[in-house]
Amino acid sequence: MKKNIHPTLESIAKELNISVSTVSRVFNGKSEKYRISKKTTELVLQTAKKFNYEPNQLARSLRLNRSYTIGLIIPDISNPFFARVARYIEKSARDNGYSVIVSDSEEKSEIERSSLQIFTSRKIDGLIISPVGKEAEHLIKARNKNIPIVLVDRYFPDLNLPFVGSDNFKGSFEATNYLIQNGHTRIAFIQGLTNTTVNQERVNGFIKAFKINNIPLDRNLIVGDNFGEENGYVETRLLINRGKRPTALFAASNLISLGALKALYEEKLNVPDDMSIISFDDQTYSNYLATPMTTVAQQSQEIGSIAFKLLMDRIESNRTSESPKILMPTKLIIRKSVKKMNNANLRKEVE
Amino acid sequence: MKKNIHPTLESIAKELNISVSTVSRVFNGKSEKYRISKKTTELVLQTAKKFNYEPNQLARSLRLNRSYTIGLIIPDISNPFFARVARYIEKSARDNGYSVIVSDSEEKSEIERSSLQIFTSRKIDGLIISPVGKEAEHLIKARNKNIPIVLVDRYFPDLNLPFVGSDNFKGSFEATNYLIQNGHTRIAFIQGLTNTTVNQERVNGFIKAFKINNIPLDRNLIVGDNFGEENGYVETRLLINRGKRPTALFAASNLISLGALKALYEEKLNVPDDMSIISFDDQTYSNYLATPMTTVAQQSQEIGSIAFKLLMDRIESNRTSESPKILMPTKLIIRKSVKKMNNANLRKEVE
DNA sequence: ATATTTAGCACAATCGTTTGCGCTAATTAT
DNA sequence: ATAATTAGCGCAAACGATTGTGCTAAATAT
Repeated sequence: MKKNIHPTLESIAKELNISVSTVSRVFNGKSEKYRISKKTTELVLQTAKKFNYEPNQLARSLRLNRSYTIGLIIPDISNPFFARVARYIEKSARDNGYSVIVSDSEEKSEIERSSLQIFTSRKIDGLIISPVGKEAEHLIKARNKNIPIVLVDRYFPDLNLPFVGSDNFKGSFEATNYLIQNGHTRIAFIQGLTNTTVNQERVNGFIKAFKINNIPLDRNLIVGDNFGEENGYVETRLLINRGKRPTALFAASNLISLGALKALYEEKLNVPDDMSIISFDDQTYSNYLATPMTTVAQQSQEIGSIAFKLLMDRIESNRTSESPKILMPTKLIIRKSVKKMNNANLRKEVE
Repeated sequence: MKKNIHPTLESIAKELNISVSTVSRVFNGKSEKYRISKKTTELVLQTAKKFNYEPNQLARSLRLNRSYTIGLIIPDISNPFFARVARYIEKSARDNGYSVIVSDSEEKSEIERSSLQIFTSRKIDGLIISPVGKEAEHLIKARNKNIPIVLVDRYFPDLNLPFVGSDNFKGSFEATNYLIQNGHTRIAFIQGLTNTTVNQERVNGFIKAFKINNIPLDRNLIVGDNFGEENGYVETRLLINRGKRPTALFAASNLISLGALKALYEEKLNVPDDMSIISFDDQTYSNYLATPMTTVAQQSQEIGSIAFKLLMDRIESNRTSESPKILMPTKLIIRKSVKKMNNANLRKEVE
């Protein structure tokens, strides 16, 4: 009866009076290679079905030094952008026979580090990560252990690792440019985590748009320090109660824009009449807000799928040489949250 | 040098000329029990650090028959409700030394089944699942393999498995009641996946409110068949173009309500003047919609943490006897999407 | 001085697979 | 009839850990 409790290669082998190696080979489709008779092969498969045999992946992984598991570390899975990215990473992984083990780093380096360590001791075949901070020691360590790594959304400029994310610079540039073309010159940028590349590039795109339009930029209008709602709220309240109030807000994330809206509503300021607003990350609800919001949409689904594909390439081909950096285009979705100012600064074609 | 490539118990043992058992016992804090000298213990720990030793969890799991991994299967991780639940499951798991391996079943039984099989062959210690359908054979199988299971959000009435979710019946009842007290009698209910308990209880709460208020219920106004946005959109369009148009909509999920809004906007119907709406699932944006939406909020965070706690209890105590069913209260968050009709049907206190 | 205890560790089996190599019996070649 | 193939499979090591039991040398008891 023991075999029914927990069928293994051995229980099948014993039942048929053959060796475990034979059974193993049958399951691995090596019947031909090892000249196992049609009859034996059939018998093995039958008893396997009868016993409801299920291979022990732990044992396989240990022996093969290959777990068919990848690690995924993201800063906040309840952020819809990451949730979508994660969803498509998982889907791609599943479709290719990999399982995904996740960790939400909560934007904390400490959690990121310890999760990575747990993952490596679990022998993941590869890692997809949207890193929190600037320090990448733990990633370098992992790479030295020959664990393929793919960065998603955020990257390290000085680390040669494959990456996929949005073209944040261009997306931000276009959005800012759109504001400027609508006559805005005092624009506040509420940024996210300052030491992420995502944020830096969004800031750079913002600045570039000012430069190219020859508009003086007030650096004091670049405020904030994380991607959360609270940050959007606090910074907007501060901006509102400032001497020279900006005419437009550029929120570096969907959560920031929600916080901003909260502040604006509390102050009874109308969008876009009293304040224009534009935000990174398009969401389903963006179109149904009090004022449908103009947003910069990211291709989160594609980012997820590509991230996995990049990783799988590295896992299966072992080539650690080239490290593609893939920038997905963003799309400016124009709705009604930006007011056209009468002094519209008309520099038609930029680029 | 081999030991530097990949430190194991053996490499440490060889370095110190002691046996692997001793090394193992040191790491497991059994130095005292096995009377390993302070000196040896220290040496082991030192060389471990020197070699950067990291235990191989696969090997441990295989040997111990315990993987410290749990499986999580949910129908759609990009749905913010599930994303939050998942987030807190993962957090609790991490805090307790467990890793989480996830699968997004895409509301498909087939995926759910195969993911579960993969998980069991990976020897998960337990499973948290929000099941898709009505068939639970695969879950029964897993349970028979002694894998602890906890259901979240959705459950099987005839299966004695621990469960945690919202009190959907009451939440729905209260919301419907609120509509009725505001004078609505022709209320459409746009439901989600019909064979989920979540949906059934929301429908039941809806019906109950009509009964208790002695209002005839038009069963044709219970429409729809899944929790997605598209469903909300399609059904709303149909409802609008119906003979006797309802005065209010009750959406069984946040996504449904977004689809409904889309349809209403397209038809230039104003909320709440032309159509009242109330929705399950409160979201950050709910308050910033064109008309701030009245919603039924769920305690997704608590649901996640409790789900894990329930699971861990079962894993670590092995008692399979009691199967708590935990219903978390919902909260009706009243905003502006429900119009007070003049014929307000006043039956003050309903219980 | 011998017997007994104790400190301090080692042996070897075990978890479930995979796989290089080798072995036997049957078949074919010569 | 003997040699050479070939069909068909088995042995045993290996992956990296854990653990019950046993073993030796030193310390203590008598």
